[in-house]
Amino acid sequence: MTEPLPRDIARRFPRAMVRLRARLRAESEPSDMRWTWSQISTLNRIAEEGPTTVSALAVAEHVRPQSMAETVAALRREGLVTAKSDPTDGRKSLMSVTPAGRKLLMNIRPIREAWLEAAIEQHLTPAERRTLLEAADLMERLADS
Amino acid sequence: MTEPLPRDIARRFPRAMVRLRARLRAESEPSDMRWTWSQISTLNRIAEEGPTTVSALAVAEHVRPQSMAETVAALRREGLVTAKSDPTDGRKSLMSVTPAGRKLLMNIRPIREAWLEAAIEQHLTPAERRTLLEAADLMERLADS
DNA sequence: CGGATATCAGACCTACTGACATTG
DNA sequence: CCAATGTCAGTATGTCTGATATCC
Repeated sequence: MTEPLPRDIARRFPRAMVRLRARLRAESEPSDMRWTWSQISTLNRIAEEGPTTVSALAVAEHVRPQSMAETVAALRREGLVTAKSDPTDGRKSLMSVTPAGRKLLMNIRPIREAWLEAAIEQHLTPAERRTLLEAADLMERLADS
Repeated sequence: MTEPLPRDIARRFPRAMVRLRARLRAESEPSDMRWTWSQISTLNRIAEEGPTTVSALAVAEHVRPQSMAETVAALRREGLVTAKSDPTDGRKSLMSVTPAGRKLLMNIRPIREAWLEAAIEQHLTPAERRTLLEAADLMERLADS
């Protein structure tokens, strides 16, 4: 195989994301909408990085603080995340995952993820599955580069 | 390498998409917003599949006809797509790409794509680039499965 | 006072659902 | 009359920008 040009990848990859994302949305049902991917990604981030602030989360997830505040507010309303004041800095409010939040991260499998899992099971070879998993790593690396 | 479980991929891949998508959005500027990815993906689809209807596009892109109608309306407002009545079926309105639309598809490279291209260039090895390009194919295959 | 953090208010984008007119 | 196509209206979500209060 010849070496693919970064330009070609940059053109085709977003299109693939648009289409897979649309299909995932189409396969979801209103009940799945209880947790959005932004929420799950953020919950994962809080779980990984320990008590942290909305501002730090906003930087990590590449959104504005106001946007992240809304995502975190939803997680708090659902009891997945708790906040406590930073004793050393009165401006900061430190977010932590609650036991309910950890349990959710362990058990979550909404319908659209189940659909994706089934699609992978049915349509991809083991080699192709490895490719997809490696690509997930590369995507996160690019996102944080 | 052991065989990755579809379930693990189904968990991690959406998270990678959320994060890369957010970074791409963060790297875009208002001027890029002239064309959304949904519009470009749809324009590509019309170019590939020749004159076609809004309903058929909606099925292909996995969105509701009303949503696709709005996307196509934007493309028509910008002169990238033209509509003509189907002479054999008065209900149908057939969409085609205009010369301006084809020119755009040839030349488009908004800032966020340029950012992605540069990030791939700087941070990924040739083997990793191949992985990403293969993943794009797999993602489209899953989307249409 | 300047910088960082958080929050409130308003806007927009893109998807959705529901209702309806037109055509086959 | 029913199915398919397209359009209009209203809603929800997640993002944005701008303005403001609080704390270091």
